[in-house]
Amino acid sequence: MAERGSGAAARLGASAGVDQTAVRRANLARVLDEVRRGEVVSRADIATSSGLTKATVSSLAAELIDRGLIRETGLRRDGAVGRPGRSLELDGGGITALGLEINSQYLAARGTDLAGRVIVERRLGFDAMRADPETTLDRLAAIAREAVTELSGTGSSFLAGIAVAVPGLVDAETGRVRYAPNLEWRSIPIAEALRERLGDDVPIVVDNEANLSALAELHSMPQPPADLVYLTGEAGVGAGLITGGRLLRGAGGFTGEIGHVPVDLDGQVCGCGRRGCLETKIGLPAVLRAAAPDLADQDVDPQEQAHALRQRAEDGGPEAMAGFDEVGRWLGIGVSVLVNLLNPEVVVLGGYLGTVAPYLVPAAMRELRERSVAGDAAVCRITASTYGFSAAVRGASSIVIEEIFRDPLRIPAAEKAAG
Amino acid sequence: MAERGSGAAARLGASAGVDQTAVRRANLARVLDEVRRGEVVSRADIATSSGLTKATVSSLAAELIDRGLIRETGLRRDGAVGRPGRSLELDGGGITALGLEINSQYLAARGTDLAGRVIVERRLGFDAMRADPETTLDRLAAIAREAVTELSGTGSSFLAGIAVAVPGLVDAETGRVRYAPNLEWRSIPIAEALRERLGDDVPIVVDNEANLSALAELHSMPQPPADLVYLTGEAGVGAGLITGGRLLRGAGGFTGEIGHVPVDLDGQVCGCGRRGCLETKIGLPAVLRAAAPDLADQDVDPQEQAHALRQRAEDGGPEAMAGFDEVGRWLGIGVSVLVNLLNPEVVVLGGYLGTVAPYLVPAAMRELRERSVAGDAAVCRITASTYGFSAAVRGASSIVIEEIFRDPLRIPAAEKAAG
DNA sequence: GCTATTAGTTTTGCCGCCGTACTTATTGGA
DNA sequence: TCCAATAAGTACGGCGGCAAAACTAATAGC
Repeated sequence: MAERGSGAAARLGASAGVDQTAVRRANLARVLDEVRRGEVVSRADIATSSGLTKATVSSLAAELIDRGLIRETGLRRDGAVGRPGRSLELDGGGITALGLEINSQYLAARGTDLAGRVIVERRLGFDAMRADPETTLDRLAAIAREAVTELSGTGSSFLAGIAVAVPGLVDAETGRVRYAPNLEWRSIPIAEALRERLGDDVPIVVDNEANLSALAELHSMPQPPADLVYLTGEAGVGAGLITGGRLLRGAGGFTGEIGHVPVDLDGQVCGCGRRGCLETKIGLPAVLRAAAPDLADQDVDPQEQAHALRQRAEDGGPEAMAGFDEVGRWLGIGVSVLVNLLNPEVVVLGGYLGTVAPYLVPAAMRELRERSVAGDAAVCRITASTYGFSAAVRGASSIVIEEIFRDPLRIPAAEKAAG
Repeated sequence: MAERGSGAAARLGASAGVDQTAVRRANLARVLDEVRRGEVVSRADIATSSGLTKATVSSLAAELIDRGLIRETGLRRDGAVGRPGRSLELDGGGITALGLEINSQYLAARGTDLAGRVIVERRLGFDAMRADPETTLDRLAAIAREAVTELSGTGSSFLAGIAVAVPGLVDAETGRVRYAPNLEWRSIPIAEALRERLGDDVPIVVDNEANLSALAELHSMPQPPADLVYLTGEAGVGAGLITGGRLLRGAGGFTGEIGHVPVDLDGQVCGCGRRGCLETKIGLPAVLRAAAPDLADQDVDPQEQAHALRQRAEDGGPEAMAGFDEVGRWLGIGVSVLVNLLNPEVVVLGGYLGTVAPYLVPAAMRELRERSVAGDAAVCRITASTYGFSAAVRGASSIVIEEIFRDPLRIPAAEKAAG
């Protein structure tokens, strides 16, 4: 038995009775999803695996083809008797999505088509802390415009949306950044600002960098788990939480703030003014102090610091190894909090934590195994990010694509040729 | 834009294409929900508030009446011009649900009808730790049988399901208790055992006590929030987490285990063997030691201890007040972890924490406000449980009822009179 | 008793899935 | 070469279910 009632829908108050277009929508999504995840699929395959009839699948496939989402490739000749199936695959070359990222060190853009093929990729070093928000947004809009041009370059294409990743607390409903410590931004209406600069014919959404990275990592897996935690570490430490297959957003969108969970009340003073926050134990500055003191205090790109740190680990100096072991233990303590509360299937380490993951995970796993209340049943694996520092932009572009997979009707049908 | 794709459904693999009965189901649920939450509602009211047409609502209402879920009461005479509406209200006198609870100190049962009217209520002191699981389940089954008889006593009624609350880690999929520390149970297949004893014509589900309490508290609110945390304190400390309107279950169902989050690594040794778990700070034994040392170490019902403790607080002795202040601070630290990670709208204190809530909340709120990373925007209210120690059984019976509200088609339609 | 107003039902139409029958394309054996 | 056998995909009728509009029903106010 499940929980809640018609819940969220009902609380939205008025409007929105369900009609059969909802059925169509769900089944279109179902077929599209089936095409995406199978390498070679025929209508008949989809019919058996989805429980829909062949006739219905035919009609759904025809509509998806009409909207440019899938296409027929050749016949499937596998030597079996009977009429060979006509295999379907993702089309979507004309359907594009743009992801943007604002980071304290750089601005980035990534444009893909429906199948995830990268069409544009830009990354521009930019010190957002020295520039004011207006200037930063001007630069970002300029990059976005270039990217949009390139996306539409190869013929008539449909830009489905733009998503922006920001390192801070974001109100995803309104697309406003409430507070971004590394940028020193407070209450900046990003979505609105970009709509002013780019026009409002394309939907623009804004979300937290950790949330989007979590989605990117989720979709990088062959069998995406329903419960995943993405833990990112740079200057600060944050988490993107996916539970029950969806992002956990909470009442105001302020979730995953694990950096300031107190783990050692007598520990060092944190930037937030309190003592012993997890960040003071596993944040990049802390690790540099512990494992490579000579690299600390340099005002360089965290990504470069992470690589230097990894180099140090590979060299295997005793100081570095002891430092990593210590940090790994604290990481395990932090992860154990997440595991005991959320019971994820996997914890993905991003940012610098991902870069040096091999040197942290053993100690972390030891600590985690010891601290898991539910015992081995709840102990999950801890893996390094597959996308590293590009996870956030990837998440941004993929969230746009995923929305199409959730509701294929967003893509307009091809116009009927007259006469 | 939303996250994930067709996600969960797709991962379930085969079967389940969506057809129009899904639409019917959703709209029946919508209408039923509307009737439940409005005091007086006519079909026309529902049509305007739901966006469905009057004709559709009429048809839906007729079906709900046919299934005995709602009924027409008189006309609505409010002096307005026009034909008066025929008001609808919940019927469901013939539809019943049974909640059971296994606690280390007692066994309980609670049977209600669809509208939540209590028909049976039993509570039997029982020391489950001294009895073995078989005996306990025999006793529980006996109570359940009595309750079922009483439920069906008043004419032909339909028992929609049985739910069991257990203080421990539960695999809700299979209805098996994996580990219940206070009962010293390991891997007991509760659902199966009850099906053997009661027959398997009624669906039986098993869930964690904190989860069910969280649902009970959620439904006790006039405007149920989408994100709520229920924090229970007796011997141990646990949480039931509701996010996005649904229970957060995690990969294996082991969520909300906040009792052993380390908050003071140099603190006292906990029952789990580690130091400074939250439980050692705000568990009932700890509080008794801090605020009323003379009450500690007594092997009595926690509920009585809680009341004695509250009495102590009302008397206002300085020792007690200082103790409560200290515990309140640690409670605030624990809650801050939940708030920074999950950003709930409200935290409900259950168990003894609810009993003495007024004496803990001020200090806890102070600590929380100071530790909320997102500032005041994320600070939530902390309230005392409305149901106290009966929340779990209530949750158990209500989860059965809620499932009907989610899918009214579970209730069979009235048989057509022949000829 | 007539009109305006609001509630609820009936009718018709359309959408979308299902079941069945049919067409198409292939293998393999006579 | 031709004819099963087999499987893929399509065409068509049927039915469930919602929408829109027309219609009937019940009330207040004049």
